[in-house]
Amino acid sequence: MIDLNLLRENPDAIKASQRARGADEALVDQAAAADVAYRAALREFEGLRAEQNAFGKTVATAPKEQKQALVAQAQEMAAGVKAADAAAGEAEKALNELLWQIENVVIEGIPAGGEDDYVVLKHVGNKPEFNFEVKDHQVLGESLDIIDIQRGVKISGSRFYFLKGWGARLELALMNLALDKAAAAGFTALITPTLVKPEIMAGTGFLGAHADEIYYLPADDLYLTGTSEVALAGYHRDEIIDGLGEGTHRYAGWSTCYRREAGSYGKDVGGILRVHQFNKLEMFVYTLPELAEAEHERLLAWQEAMLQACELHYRVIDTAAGDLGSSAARKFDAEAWVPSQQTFRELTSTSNCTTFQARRLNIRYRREDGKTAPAATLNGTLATTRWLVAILETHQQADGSVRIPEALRPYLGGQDYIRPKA
RNA sequence: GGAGAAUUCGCCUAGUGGCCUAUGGCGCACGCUUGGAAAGCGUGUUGGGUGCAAGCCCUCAUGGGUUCGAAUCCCAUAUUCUCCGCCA
Repeated sequence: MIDLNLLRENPDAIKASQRARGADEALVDQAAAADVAYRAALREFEGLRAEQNAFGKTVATAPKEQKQALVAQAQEMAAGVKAADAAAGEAEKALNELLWQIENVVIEGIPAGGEDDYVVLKHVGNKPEFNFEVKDHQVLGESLDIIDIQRGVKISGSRFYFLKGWGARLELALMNLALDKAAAAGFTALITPTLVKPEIMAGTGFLGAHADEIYYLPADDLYLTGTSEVALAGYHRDEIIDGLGEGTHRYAGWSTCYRREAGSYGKDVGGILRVHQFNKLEMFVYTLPELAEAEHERLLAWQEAMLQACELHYRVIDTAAGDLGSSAARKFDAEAWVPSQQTFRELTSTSNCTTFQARRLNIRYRREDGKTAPAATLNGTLATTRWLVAILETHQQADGSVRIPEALRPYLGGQDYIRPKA
């Protein structure tokens, strides 16, 4: 949720942000008007309530013979108060409905435009060269007997798979490497629930335009999360976080993630690039608003260290305003080179949600002056199942084997290559 | 799944329709006292909203209701605990 003070003092800044996103600019004026109407209705109610409270004391202390007349008078008053209360409630609801539709104010200077208007910040590493015909990860996965798509489809339908043998172990190795790196950087490990209540899903901003991406269990009124970000953001919901002034709170959440991939029919159909279920280690940070941008750079640096440990060629892009999620004020994606596709594919994403998400979830900290204020939240991927695609393809050898990056070997009993069965 | 009990300010707790504008303790903060500390004494200590301000309004798990007036009475929901049943 946007800052009400900003709406009152500088609505043009919010309009500019909505414009950059290609979102509805008119919402801003509508919300500002609803805010004025709400405050007027609230003052009306509070004035009447104050009168009623004062009168109630008169009734309570009045002598018996006067009481009946006073009660009759109070009855009339009560009706007026009730109506004013209802009107204020309606006005507040109308305001909130508008406020919740306005997306986070983007950070000044980020690229304008849509999905294709990102700015490439850097390329790292060298494009892998092959003196043989490269195989895609699906072919590699089958020939090495480490990814079983067919049986995944048999039991669960399209976009499901089994990781098998070294494939399963490689994913766990990747997650463990990421977790060790996160722990070394001061993150607290968390294994999170993947079923969450509607208010948590809504608070994190996932029930907006992309609600059809999410699995929902009507019998229990629970949502399956597409990222542990949801649980990690909900973790401190309705809390005033202790000690945030003394230090940023960093969590590394591991969970399985579920995505319906509605509307992506025919896109990335082969292999495990786009699947309904995968695992992810997610960084999630609670910090002071003024530290958020520096923390965002740090999250990106940790992601890059992980990509480099996996010996991948990648680029970093600064996502354009129109391609940001509603909660994000800025987003960096790191995309790894996928040899079979001769293109870069997203492996990590890190978003600075400033105070937007915290305001929706009522997550605050105590400032030096003793007042409470919404915290800033940020998130970023540290490892996912999708990384196997880039790792397998990048490190494939002429003989059909795959070289395991050095950093992962300690987690695989020292294994250096995954070789096809003889 | 069934029966019962509970939910009050960080923690414990008083409170059974109007002097509740919520009690007391612990903890915490500040001050006095002290050579320094402890003890003792004093003061403060839930959040939110609105208003230039004084102030006012809301907040006793949540949402409804009864009433002139609700922490208190009624209904629903959530959570926790105990017992029983079922399952692993």
